[in-house]
Amino acid sequence: MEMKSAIVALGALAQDTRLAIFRLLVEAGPAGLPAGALAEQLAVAPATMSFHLAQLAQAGLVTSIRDGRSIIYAADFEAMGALVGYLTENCCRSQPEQCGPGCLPPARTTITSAAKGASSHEKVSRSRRGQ
Amino acid sequence: MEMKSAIVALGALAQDTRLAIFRLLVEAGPAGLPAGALAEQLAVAPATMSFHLAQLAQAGLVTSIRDGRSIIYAADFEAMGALVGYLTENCCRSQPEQCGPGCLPPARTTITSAAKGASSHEKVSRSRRGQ
DNA sequence: TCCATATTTTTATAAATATGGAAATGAAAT
DNA sequence: ATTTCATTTCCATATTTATAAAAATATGGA
Repeated sequence: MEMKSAIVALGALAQDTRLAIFRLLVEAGPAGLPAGALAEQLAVAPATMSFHLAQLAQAGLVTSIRDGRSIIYAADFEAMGALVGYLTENCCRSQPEQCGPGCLPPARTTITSAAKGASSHEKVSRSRRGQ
Repeated sequence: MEMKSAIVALGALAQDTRLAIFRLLVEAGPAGLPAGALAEQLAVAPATMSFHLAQLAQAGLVTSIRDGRSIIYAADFEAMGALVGYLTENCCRSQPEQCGPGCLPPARTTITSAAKGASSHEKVSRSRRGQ
């Protein structure tokens, strides 16, 4: 997966309703769910649901199949796996041990948490704006 | 990691400049890079860089340390690992085998790619808008 | 064909975001 | 104390995004 499509996928998931949609679809498995059911469960207008589903579809994260009058959406697990793979690469390339479980396979749990001096700085602050 | 912070983190990475920033910081490792160097490397105005760095900091994806006149930013690998973990959970909960490598630890590579019928539908289309 | 249902497109509007110039802040050097 | 350098805040502007009402499209049944 290259940067461009990763950004589109990330943007697609970076929204309350869409992330909720995707979670429902993951839960539903390959069988998926019709757009109407999703709209009802999440209590959003049909047009709004269509907008978000289109966004997810364009990002390649969901698949759509027409079944009679309904259109059934399903999570594209392969695409999601590719996204996770991209992030894993871009997270762990230099410091595999620090990424915690979930980033790399939970093989070596013996992370002695030492020997990684940050040059010669002090005063660590986690954020700035709105702490 | 709960949904709210995952969305913030996803949104922070779902942007060209910010993803590029993060990739540079991952490459730089725990030592990090000063804001000025990032601005120069990515050819964006200082004010713009500051804006994006604030966004990443607020999302908890980067750390900042003042070193003399410079402020050094570094990727927060632990936070990134948490994000990847969240996505992995929300991707593979129902269909671990289909997520491909990168989602689950590349243990069982014997995915026979069969037996996952989607109920009883036809006409699979990957997208709609702008295909 | 006509009607009912499911979804999408169109259109408009409000809100959020990205951008960079100019001024302000913080820290070091003279 | 003044100057210099790095970064941030303030401000204005352009773009993108989320939302929903109304109209359009597609499907199935009477």
